[in-house]
Amino acid sequence: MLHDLKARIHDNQFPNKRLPDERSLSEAYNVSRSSIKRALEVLANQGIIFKKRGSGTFINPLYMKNQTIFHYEGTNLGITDSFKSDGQTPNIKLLDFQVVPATAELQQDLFLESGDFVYEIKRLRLFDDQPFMIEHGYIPIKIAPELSQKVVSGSIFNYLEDEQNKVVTKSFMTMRAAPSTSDDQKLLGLSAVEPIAIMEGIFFLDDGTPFEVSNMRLRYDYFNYNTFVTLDEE
Amino acid sequence: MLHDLKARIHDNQFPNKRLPDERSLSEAYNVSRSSIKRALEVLANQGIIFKKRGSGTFINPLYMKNQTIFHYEGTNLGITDSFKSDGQTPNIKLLDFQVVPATAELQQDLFLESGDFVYEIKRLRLFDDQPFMIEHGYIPIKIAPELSQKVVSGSIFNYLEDEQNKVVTKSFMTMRAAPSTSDDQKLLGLSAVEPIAIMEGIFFLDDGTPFEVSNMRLRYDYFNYNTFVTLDEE
DNA sequence: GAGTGGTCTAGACCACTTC
DNA sequence: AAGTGGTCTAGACCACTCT
Repeated sequence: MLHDLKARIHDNQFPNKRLPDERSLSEAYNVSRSSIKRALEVLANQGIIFKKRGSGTFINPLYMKNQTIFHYEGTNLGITDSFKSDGQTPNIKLLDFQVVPATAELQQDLFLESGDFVYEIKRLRLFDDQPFMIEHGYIPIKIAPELSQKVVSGSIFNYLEDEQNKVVTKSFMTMRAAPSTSDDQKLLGLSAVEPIAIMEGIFFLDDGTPFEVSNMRLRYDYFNYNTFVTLDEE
Repeated sequence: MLHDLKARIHDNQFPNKRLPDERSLSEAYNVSRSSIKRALEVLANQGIIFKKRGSGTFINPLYMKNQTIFHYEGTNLGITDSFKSDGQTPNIKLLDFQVVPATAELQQDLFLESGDFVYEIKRLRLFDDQPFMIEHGYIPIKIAPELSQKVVSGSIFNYLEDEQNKVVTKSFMTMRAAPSTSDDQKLLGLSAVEPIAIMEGIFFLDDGTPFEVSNMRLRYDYFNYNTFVTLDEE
């Protein structure tokens, strides 16, 4: 039903830029009004529609006008997939891969107990031969007990989804900018005045289990984060 | 009730990092379970808690950790309010304020027609005497026809909300990092190797009308964007 | 099996706009 | 006053986790 609504919006089946009222939709789709509200809520969060109490529900004209710019992104989870590759091939160079005991900090972030171990994975990501990101991550052994060097040299998220039926759907990330260290400069081919962007945080599985703590240092010219923010709660 | 829950979380009243189950909360607060769910949903979207079906609701350990002194919260729009000042006073220094014809690009971004005019506003934001952000914005005259130099030296969003009954609730933003220009260095007091973070995008009124195109250049050490991303809605 | 969150229903009443 | 979205209730049933 959500999907149908979205399709109809794209199909321009609401030339008034206005949706039927919730009660009608509820009847038309044979679901409760609450269910309709949930669906509309999703569309509103994606910036596709907006609701005006007392007036109705309208299609965001800008969404239709300029789809490339005004669509919800901010959903950058699978890194390999979320960077535009522009014809270039994404590569991964494994820098370090070992099993280490979880530090106190990791224990807290990943919900581990003392004595638990984690994979420490350090990788360099490239497009063709151009490195653009240093990735430093920790994954609990008990969540992914079968990580091999081969897996870790590819997309870990894809492996999990395809082979382990585990889906990463949430992340808590914090982003900032920083001058590059000499290490960054060497690995990413930057000059001293060229900075990096840092994204760090935790990835969660579908069920809320924290799955990976990750620190990503990116060439500033390969980093661009788009987000559609709605401020209404609280 | 939402507020109370949030306060209790901040107060560390759940040392287990675990909240009571929804049915108990529902009883404790004397509201329906649906209402509790709505409240928890808000907290979950803010990344404060996460829920594990079948297990319970837990507090995000990272949330408590990332309370840096100055940071821009991903879920806030009014800039003045969204920087934590830690006792310091946020100030605004007006650098430039004039009316200019809208360029072709502005016409597109702000939904204007050729011949329309916009305010061009350039401001420096400071905490006490420490500048941390250069703000360069454009606002259509026809949306806010009464902007004065006085208004523009304070919080424009607050003015709109308090005096004009217009609320800015949405924004489409893109973020990146860049080396600082000599201009940046002069205005923000940076050295040559210190970078800036750039946030640029469009603010919308709550009816979807684009209200401002803004470009913000921040000292890298005053920028920190937290975001909780959920990838499931289709 | 008991406990917990997820989804959904059917309906009441409130708040805002003017369809 | 009529229409429309917002909030809330009380409860049913499902899906998953824990032991």
